[in-house]
Amino acid sequence: MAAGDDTVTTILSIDPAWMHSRVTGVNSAIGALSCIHIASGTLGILRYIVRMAKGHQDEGASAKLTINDIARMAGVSKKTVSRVINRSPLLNQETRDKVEKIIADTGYVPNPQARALALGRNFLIGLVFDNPNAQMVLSMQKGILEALHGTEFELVVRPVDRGSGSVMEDILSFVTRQRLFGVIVLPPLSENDMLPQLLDEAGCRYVRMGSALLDDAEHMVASNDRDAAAEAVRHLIGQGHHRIGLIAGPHGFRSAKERREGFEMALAEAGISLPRSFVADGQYTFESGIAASENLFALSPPPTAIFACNDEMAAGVLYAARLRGMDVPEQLSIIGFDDTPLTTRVWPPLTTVRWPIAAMGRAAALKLIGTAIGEESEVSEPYLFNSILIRRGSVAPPSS
Amino acid sequence: MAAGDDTVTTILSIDPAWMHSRVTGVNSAIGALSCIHIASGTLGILRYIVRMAKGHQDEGASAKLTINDIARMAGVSKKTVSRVINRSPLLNQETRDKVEKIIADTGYVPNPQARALALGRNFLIGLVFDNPNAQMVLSMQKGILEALHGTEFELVVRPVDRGSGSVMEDILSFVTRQRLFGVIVLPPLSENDMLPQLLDEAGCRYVRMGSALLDDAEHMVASNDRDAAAEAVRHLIGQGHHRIGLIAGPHGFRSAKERREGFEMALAEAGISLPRSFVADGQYTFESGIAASENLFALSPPPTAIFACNDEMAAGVLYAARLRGMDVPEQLSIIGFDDTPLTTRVWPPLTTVRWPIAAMGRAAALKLIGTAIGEESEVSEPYLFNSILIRRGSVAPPSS
DNA sequence: ATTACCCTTGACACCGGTGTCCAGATATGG
DNA sequence: CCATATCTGGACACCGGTGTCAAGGGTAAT
Repeated sequence: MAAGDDTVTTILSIDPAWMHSRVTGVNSAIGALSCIHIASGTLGILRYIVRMAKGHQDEGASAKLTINDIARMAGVSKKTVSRVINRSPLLNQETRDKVEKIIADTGYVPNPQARALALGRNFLIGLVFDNPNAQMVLSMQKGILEALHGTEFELVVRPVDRGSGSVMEDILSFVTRQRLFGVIVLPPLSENDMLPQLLDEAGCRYVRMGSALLDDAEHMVASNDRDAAAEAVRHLIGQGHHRIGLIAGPHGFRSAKERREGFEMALAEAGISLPRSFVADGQYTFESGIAASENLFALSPPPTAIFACNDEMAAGVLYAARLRGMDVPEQLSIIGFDDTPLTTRVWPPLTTVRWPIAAMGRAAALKLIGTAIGEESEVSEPYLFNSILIRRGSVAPPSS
Repeated sequence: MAAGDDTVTTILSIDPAWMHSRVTGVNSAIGALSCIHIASGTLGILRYIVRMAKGHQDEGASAKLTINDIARMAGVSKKTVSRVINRSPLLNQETRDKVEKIIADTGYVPNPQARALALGRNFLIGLVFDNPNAQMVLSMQKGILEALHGTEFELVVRPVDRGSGSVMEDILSFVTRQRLFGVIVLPPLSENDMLPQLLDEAGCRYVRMGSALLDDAEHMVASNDRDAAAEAVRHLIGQGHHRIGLIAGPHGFRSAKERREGFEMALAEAGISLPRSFVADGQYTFESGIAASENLFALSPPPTAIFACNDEMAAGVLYAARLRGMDVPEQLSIIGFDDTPLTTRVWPPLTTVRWPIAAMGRAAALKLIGTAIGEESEVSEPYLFNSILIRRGSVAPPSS
């Protein structure tokens, strides 16, 4: 054996009964090890033996160490190893160190499935959404995954079909079947009032994302869409616009409601009346933005500025304006909402409202796992996030 | 009790020992049920009792039925229930029907964690990627989830940091820790040659996505980027262009290599020489597209058409052209690659190459789970997908 | 010195499924 | 009518962890 003899110092005892209780190479090898007093610097030999044992496996791999192996090697019971793993306070420091060393040396990792079964709960976090906005979903995912990185949690994504009548049943079965640790629900699904009760009953932690405070701080991470929209419209007013059109979002979306209310709020503040005809319905899609803006352009006099409730529709406005030969921002100012990458890919780049999607995703994840692990840090994650106006090139004072 | 007496016909026997072996309400209730002969039309009462039992739970919910409960109710052993669940052939049809009815009536669902532990394998599919292209990742996810819908599989997403030196270790630990059923790996990570061996050793099924056939049909789903790029360039040549610039993708991306080779192939076919200066390096980003096109515009004579290796860069070309006051497509034709939503949001809409991302994701997922469940349908999923040229408004004959 | 108590650790059952192996029932042949 | 082959279904161990409870050893108090 290549390893120097400083690695193994003393053979204390051998447990023959156990030696014969297993037949696979890996366990025998580790069994022998369990009787060896481990001196410092044994890391090499441990790794070596473990690797050799693995090599003997017929399956070719995944000959994972179990808690029993670690217990044998440390000369303690599996429960003690379990205590080390779970940072139980009632444990001698000396014992803890010894076991931790073995764990570190062998690279042992507890089997998540076994833990899940014993605990009745998984280390999986579900991301549930019915959102048509890919960009938003992905940013959210990114934020959540950032927060989960380095933890034992994994993210399971679960889109649901809002069309099917059994959305709630789907979610419920997902949550209970997989014994999820918790779920993060994205809008517009998250705006459903039945959700809290349903998830509570299922005994599932949850955090809802949204554009307004629909729930308490423990279960909600929200942006303040109303104020943000108002801020955007105030910017238009500040530039001198007073004929401002709105392209609203689809009915049933809370964000659409909030943004519209912010729009109306800002106009009311400035004492600007809003003719019904200045509000066009949109569906948060590029095409609906085009269609809606056609309606606004047809007015006489037409608006000098348009606030679209999301960027896709704002891009539609821009597209429609170009088709009509209107110069943006000279003849028409446009503001969008969301700050998607699209805003900088079009010409002129769109002034828009940025809400911190990824940061909110991160906060949601931390909120969820914080309720379990980091309870000590009482610095609760914020739950209301502010948006900011990003000024680009699509707003200018009215030409007249 | 509201239910009519047709629901319960005969009380056969009671097992008092068992009755006292459990204390929770749900189990007691079901215990009592186990002694009742179930007549047709008992669905209602079963649901009722189960619901009542659930209500008695202190936890408020998740008082799940276990295989033991079903076994009691059916008057068979748990192993028999297990056989029913797993469609074991060595089982009497009569017994099977009886158990299946109970399962259907109670809505029993086996605990995935317990199965995972016993089987040593999870019903989870991992999606591993290091891709900066959000749109692509999401489309892929969509396709995969479509294929997984209705199955017992769930999707676990796992982005890895290509920057960190331990990418392979990360993947390996992810795969072995979670005992994943299999993984789908997205480019450019999927192009790594070490991957197959690594995953094989880990005993993990895998399917790689890519832009060329890097692996056998069982482990690969690929698009044919080279031919698609050539086709796009042929379109430009067919329009009369012969001074065609290329904005290449980043080194190390197989797709960049394939697309470039397709570009060169088409030019060579047509006998068009390619000056080195007509090839500009890009990074697949909007900004790099702008920068690269500036280099091409500075040539004299400049190219009359540009093939950008993805849509982001093509949009950059368009942006740069506008800044220079060049008309597209009159003074410059542009073709992109990927057919992202961006292509229709800009003006003019970009001619581009569409590859069936979602369909490929679906195929990858089916390939993965097909190796286990649907082996009988020998109609293997296709593994090489063709792309098509989408003609929009950014290509026209050269002006001169 | 003896009892009381606390701290540390271990034995054992359990989570909810699956694999193995064998017993009992049924069908078939002599 | 009995012996043997075949089919069904059950008992039991096991997967790899965790919770419960009690035993063992050490120290402090009487």
